[in-house]
Amino acid sequence: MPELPEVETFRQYLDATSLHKTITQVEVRSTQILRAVTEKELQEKLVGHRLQSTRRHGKHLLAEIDDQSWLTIHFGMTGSLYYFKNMDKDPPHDRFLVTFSNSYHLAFDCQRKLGRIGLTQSPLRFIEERKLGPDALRIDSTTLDAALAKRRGCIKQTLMNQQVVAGIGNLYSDEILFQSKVHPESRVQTLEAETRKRIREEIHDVLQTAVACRADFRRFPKHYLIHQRYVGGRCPRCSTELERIRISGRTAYLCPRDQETPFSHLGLTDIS
DNA sequence: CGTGGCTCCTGGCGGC
DNA sequence: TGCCGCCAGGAGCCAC
Repeated sequence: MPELPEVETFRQYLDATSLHKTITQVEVRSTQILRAVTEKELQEKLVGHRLQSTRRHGKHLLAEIDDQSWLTIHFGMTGSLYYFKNMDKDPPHDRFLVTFSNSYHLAFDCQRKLGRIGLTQSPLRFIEERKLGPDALRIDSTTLDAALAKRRGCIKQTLMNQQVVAGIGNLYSDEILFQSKVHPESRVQTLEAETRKRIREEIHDVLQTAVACRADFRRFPKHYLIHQRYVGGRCPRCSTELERIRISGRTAYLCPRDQETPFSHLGLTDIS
């Protein structure tokens, strides 16, 4: 699940619960979720120290440790954070558990173990090492245009490429393209300047709206695709039955009437 | 270098 | 009811 809005919500949650408290214990319950770090290294860095601030870049959450280094959290498809006092509230797939001096715990729950916990010296260094593009909420149209100019392939995949722009996954790419009225298989090279501008604006609007809703789909505007994103769902604008297609292994939902490709009337979807 | 396919994981669900 | 294959909102790696 976690794309930019979810991760931003986790960041705010971590801010509200876990800053400025001395860490007394660190437990790795599944070593598969460690990225280039050992349990011992995490314990040495964290125990006796405090988290003092947070940052987010794309789908990555970074927490500053009061010794000049940073804890990095990536949520994979099923990662989540829980702050609680009694261990009977420990979530079912707790992979990484931090205990504070007030005897509360912060758990990284991750059913599918695709999330990752690591350490880095600075956010900038982390972003450079991972070759992440600009954060999707902060990217400007000039930068996005320049990034798109270098790309071939279809727009949905490009928006989901974290090196082009960081933070957009499968769900929000569908929503952004639906709101932009652009077919997900549209070739990036064929998009006109005005269309690219519209996409840039929808990236910002959709993600900003989702953050404001704390990524709770039930609170999203009625005209959002998310509410109808299932087999048999209908377009919130024109009631046409939504189409479900696969784009390089990922499921995409779209309105075949609102999101036509420029050449779809000829039966062509690939003109590159 | 860019792109598409495979793979890592676990668990829920529909079909037989 | 039980079993099996498929699918899920991510992304690293590898072959072309």
